[in-house]
Amino acid sequence: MTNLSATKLCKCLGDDLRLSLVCLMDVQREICVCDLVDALEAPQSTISRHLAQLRQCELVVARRQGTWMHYRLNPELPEWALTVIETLATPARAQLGLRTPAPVCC
Amino acid sequence: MTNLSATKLCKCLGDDLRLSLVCLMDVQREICVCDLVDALEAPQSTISRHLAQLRQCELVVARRQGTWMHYRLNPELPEWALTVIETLATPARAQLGLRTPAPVCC
DNA sequence: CCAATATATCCGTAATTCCGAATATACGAA
DNA sequence: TTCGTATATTCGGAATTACGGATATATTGG
Repeated sequence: MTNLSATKLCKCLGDDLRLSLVCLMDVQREICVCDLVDALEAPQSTISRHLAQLRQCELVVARRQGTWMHYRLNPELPEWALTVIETLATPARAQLGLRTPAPVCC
Repeated sequence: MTNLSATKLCKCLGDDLRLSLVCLMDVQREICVCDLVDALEAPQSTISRHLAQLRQCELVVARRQGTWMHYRLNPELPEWALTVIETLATPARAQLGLRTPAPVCC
């Protein structure tokens, strides 16, 4: 569906912050930027930059709702990409110490 | 078993050459460096450098047989890592144009 | 229009990664 | 030992990526 390659997917997931973002979107179907900033305790510009990269690789899509942007995994992701993400999610959550955050905003 | 993290695995696989190396080891249970150099048409030092990186991340292990070094996927790889590799192998082989090479040497 | 909030982008710099020729090392055969 | 082959490592430079403060943009409410 997308023109995502195996290498590109791995490049995207090969960074703690981006992998964390993807993991959070994998649990919560949709999540907004402020919650991501809150959960990952990184500067907003850093989060936003990584989100842009994920968007550019078509790994995630965004939906605007008023001032907020809601991100979720691209529903058109090829099977294999989804499988990779779901396979990584569990070990990654443990390794990255991801707390599944209660949605704060929105 | 190994202390491989999800991020590290993705970093390793997030490069055309390294992903190719891993794919070749996934088909052929064991493969020697000269065959890898031959199959990927890259300078020997480049191949060797990437192999060292894969070894350092404990993704692959090497066995010496005389002058030759035989590489294979680390048999102690955690389940999830193997699943990721096998999931990526098919799309990656197509995308990277990997011909499954007949063993030339050894 | 103005202020406030949420998010995106810019930009200079720091850090990391990649490359491949040259060189070093390891081993078997003679 | 010495040579030849296979592989590993070194090294300097090029290319890519990451960072985060500052700034721009978008949207809502007043």
